[in-house]
Amino acid sequence: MAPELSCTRAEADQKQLMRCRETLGTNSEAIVEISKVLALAGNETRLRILFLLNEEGELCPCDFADILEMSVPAISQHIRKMKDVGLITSRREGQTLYYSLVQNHNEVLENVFTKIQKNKKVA
Amino acid sequence: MAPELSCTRAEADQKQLMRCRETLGTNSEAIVEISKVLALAGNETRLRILFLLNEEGELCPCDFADILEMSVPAISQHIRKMKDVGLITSRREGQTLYYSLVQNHNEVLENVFTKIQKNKKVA
DNA sequence: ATATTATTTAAGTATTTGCTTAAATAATTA
DNA sequence: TAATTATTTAAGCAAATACTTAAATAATAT
Repeated sequence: MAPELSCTRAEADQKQLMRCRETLGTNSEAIVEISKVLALAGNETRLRILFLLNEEGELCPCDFADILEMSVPAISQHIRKMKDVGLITSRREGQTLYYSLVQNHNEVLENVFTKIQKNKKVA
Repeated sequence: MAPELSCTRAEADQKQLMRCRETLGTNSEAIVEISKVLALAGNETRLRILFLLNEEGELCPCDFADILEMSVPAISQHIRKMKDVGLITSRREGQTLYYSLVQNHNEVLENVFTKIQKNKKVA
């Protein structure tokens, strides 16, 4: 049997609680998907990578390792996670793999890039 | 001395690399701040809490525990993290604490809520 | 005062994350 | 073919995360 979970405070609005459960059910898939994107962007290194791709169009792992002063494998592993979810894609040119944003999946982050630029430190 | 980090591929555009480093420097604070917000929203439970607050205005930990079928301490700990960063705030009414979004800090997430609603499953 | 209710805090733990180093692919060049 | 360069993959590990249960606060009601 289902665990007895119910808000016991007098003011608890049972209709509201039901409405909330329903809302979550209806939007469940979107929430799962979007939380994955946010979790990826919620890492400083990955957000920097995404931001740079938004600014520059495309860059290779070697570039990122250089710019961010991190090891190439560390970069590569961050990149893989974002590629797995379809946030970024790659194009090969000889030995070099150029990565770029997949515009479709980045709608959620458009705001983020804008917000970052808006908060730019005025030097 | 600084570690020798430089992209060695022939095509490496040193000007581009310098520009990238500069861009990151200028936007450093914003990136750190925003990545914190995204990391918080990048957890399914917390995204559900934020989404519900956006829909309903305010709710108490007890409500969330009920709706999300999770323990009250688990909810409380998620709430604390979001409160610490200023994403949400609380109002006391008797024993009950009502939480709500701090609009200012949620600009970044406005898009997210819209996107979730847009992707709603058409039943 | 004591009991009840709502919530937080703390301690413990299994899982996940983000790096490291070493080894494996893949493409180019000598 | 062998050597070099760009990248990925794998294994290992320390730190962070998200829960659990138990105990501590806080407000209300008896």
